[in-house]
Amino acid sequence: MKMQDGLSEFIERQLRNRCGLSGADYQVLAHLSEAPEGRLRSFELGQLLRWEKSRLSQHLGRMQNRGLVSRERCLADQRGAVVAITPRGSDLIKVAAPQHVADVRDVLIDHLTATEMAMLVTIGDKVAERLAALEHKH
Amino acid sequence: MKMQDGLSEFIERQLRNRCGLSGADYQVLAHLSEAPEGRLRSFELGQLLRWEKSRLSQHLGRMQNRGLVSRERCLADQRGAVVAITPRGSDLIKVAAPQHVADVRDVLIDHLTATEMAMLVTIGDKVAERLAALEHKH
DNA sequence: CCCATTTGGTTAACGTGTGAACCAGAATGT
DNA sequence: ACATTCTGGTTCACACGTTAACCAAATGGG
Repeated sequence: MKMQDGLSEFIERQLRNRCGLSGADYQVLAHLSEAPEGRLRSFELGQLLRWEKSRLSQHLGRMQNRGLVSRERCLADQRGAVVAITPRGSDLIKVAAPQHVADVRDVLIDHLTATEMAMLVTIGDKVAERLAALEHKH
Repeated sequence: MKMQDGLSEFIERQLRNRCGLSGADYQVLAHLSEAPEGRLRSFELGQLLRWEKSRLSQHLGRMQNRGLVSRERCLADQRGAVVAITPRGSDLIKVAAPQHVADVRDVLIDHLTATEMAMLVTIGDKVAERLAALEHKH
């Protein structure tokens, strides 16, 4: 627990100081920039991020105000919204991503042996599996 | 990252549903219940939790309103405050703690081999060390 | 002793996450 | 076709964390 608290605190601070992005912002931009044409239906993005829909809605509103994303009504489904990354958002994530990756290497990956890395993945998978089983049981 | 998100989400939900406690509440009560006479100076509690002082102040205010802790002025240092666990808080943590421990076992510890467990601790220590080094560099 | 600094703590403003209520548009069943 | 239900999204009220400003009591060097 302490390890993870420390890790995300560090990572988020770097992101914030260097690019003015929160971890949440980063994830949104990352998913959008990987999507075809940099656009996604709101609910698709929500599923990728595993976020509450109200959270997504509010966060996108703020990101829109900052000019990082834009929203249009969906043609095929009149109630739906399409979220698109803006040029500004696109530029930002292109700068942020490599630094972010470097940070993760620097603080975590580079200090672990191959065995430790592999073990960590195994553990993560096991836990994910267990959590999925519990969630499925409702 | 996903593992840890999933873990704390699960743990917090259990705590909340069964006892009406947040993870933060739990930690406060846990530290207080382990302190002599169930009382601590505010800043001591803050150091144990590694919390911002404003966060602590506000959280204690809410917990006080819910009758989980009480606050008195400190005799030795006139500006200081002493936080004490109330009988109600004490009862709650006594119920919550064993369930909490059981949850952690159920979702994490029981599914790992001894080797995996040991490795996880090693990794945690390495990361903590690295983070401390970075923080020290300011 | 006195002024400057430090320490312990609270408060205010803001950004953010959660759950519930709500609304419009789509899908479904009879 | 029409009423019901489901889905995609927004909005509201509230809990929470952070930063900065602030205050009072303690400390410490001259």
